[in-house]
Amino acid sequence: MARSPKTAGKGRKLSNFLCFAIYSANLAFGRAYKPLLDKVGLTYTQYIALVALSDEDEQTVSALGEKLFLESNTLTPILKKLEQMGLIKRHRDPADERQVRLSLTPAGRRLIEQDLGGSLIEATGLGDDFPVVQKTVSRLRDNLLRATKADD
Amino acid sequence: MARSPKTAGKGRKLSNFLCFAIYSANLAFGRAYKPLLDKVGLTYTQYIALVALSDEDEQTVSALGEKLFLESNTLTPILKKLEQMGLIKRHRDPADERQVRLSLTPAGRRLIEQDLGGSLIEATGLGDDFPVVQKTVSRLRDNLLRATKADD
DNA sequence: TCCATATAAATCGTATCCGATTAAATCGGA
DNA sequence: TCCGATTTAATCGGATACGATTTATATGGA
Repeated sequence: MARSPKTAGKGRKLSNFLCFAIYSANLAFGRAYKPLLDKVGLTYTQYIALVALSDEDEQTVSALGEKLFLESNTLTPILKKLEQMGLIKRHRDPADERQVRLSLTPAGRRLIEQDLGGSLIEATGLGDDFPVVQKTVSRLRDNLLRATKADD
Repeated sequence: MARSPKTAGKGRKLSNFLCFAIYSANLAFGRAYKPLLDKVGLTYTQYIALVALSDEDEQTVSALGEKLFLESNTLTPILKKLEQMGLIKRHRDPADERQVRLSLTPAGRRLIEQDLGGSLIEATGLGDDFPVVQKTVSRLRDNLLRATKADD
């Protein structure tokens, strides 16, 4: 899969793999963000987590994980780092001590309101297609996750 | 950036970020491939590297890196693992001992000719749009890399 | 020829991802 | 009430990414 149906069977070229297009586009986004995020001392994943946290206060790790498609094994170290940087607060929910509640600090909110990636819209070169591509790729993701979850 | 131009300034929701759509679609592809690749003992990155190597024999690490948008720091450990698994051969070029030449072994070629991801085409749910999306995302990647390289 | 420069790959440290396991807290039926 | 099953985070180990450095080789001008 991840290759065009049209070329199935032969021409097993990387350029025909959708999975590789996504994989390499993800690397490209990481590199495009790097110089912008370096200025504020954030990594790409930390930045994405921070954006998700700006959605709503007092989210649990699980709830954040559902938004990001990640679990506590990945998130816990990142969240501890963000807390250590003074950008978020973590505390056990008194009503259920198993859960950890997450909230941005004022510093974290200020940082995220800077619209750090704004200058990259033009760099995508997508123009008016931007929202279409965004929706198509999101749909692709949801389809893949549904199919993966279906047969496991 | 990575957010739709239309929503810039407010509604800083993750769902409006193109970078997040790509990031999460990449995770989704990795998970969709996982059960298929587990059967043959490959990781996702190893699989992608193997496909790129099937293009052509006697590629150098740098040449492979250009195709994959990676460098020797990432590739060397992966290539050593693939060699250890008996799927590729690595040897210094006698004409220039700085370079390492890479080729698939018969076992490596047999493995890659199985069309391991074929069953995932349907899972993308893209239908006839598959090749269009593949091209659009590749173009997005190239635009981002060009823009990133431009101002560094 | 000699050596400073350049190039290719490898190495190292940090930060993700992720499967598997663990630890702590909660829940629910006997 | 009590204890086994469940749930939530955290921990651990293996495999990427990647900036920075190192090592080995090659090149070119004095």
